[in-house]
Amino acid sequence: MAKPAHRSYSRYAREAAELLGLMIRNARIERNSTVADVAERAGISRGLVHRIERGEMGSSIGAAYEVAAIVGLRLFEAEPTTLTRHLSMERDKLTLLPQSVRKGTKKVKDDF
Amino acid sequence: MAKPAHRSYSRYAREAAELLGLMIRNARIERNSTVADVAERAGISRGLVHRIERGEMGSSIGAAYEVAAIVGLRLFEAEPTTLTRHLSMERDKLTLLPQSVRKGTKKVKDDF
DNA sequence: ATATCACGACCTATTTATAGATCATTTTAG
DNA sequence: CTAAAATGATCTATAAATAGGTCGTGATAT
Repeated sequence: MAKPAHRSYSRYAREAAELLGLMIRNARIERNSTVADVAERAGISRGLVHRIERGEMGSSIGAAYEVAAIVGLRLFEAEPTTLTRHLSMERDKLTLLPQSVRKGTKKVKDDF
Repeated sequence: MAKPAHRSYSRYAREAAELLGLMIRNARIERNSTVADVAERAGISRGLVHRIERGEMGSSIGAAYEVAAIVGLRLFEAEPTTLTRHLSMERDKLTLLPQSVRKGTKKVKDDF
């Protein structure tokens, strides 16, 4: 049987996953593709595509984003900025930040 | 041993996952939180947070989005539109679309 | 209206991810 | 420079996701 494990998620996380699933489904239908089509092209099972579209939290990032790509959904590209550009921006940003965070007595810059 | 399985992903999917990871890491560091902190608050292991930040395709959507929420990263909210609003928009959109897609002889509206 | 087909729900075996520990490495704070 | 601490990597047992079938239901096209 195995324990249900019963993980808990915040509302925001759940809604974000649901939204992703809905966007995928909408994009797929607009493209006139069947679930089976997308599954085959993504190299995953029909059931998994279905669960992704339902926004189930257990599905893997890889599968979900692959499906998104296949149905032409462009995450992170609501703006003229492309995904690749976003990537380098974030990479650059990271080099400017400390590479590890000190937990101890840190004066948070909350003084304003 | 089990077969390596060796799944393949499109470049877009890989970059999207990597971007999400980078954004999470940047947000976490800006918030001055440690990986262990975030892991505990998300109810997941330190290693999983690390893999999510590295953009590994195997991590679950639920874990990734939960971590994103915890570090204050707001997906789908680059604009004044909130996540919840997006959700209802997509839900509405879905009701206007056919509920199943016919594979057969379909004239795609590619005529332009 | 009806035949066809996509969808959605199950189920089980198998593959895979995850937790949790340990250890090495790197980085920060002092 | 040094000490303390966070990160990152690796390992094993366990839990969970996935594949891949089946089947019922519902929608669609004719």
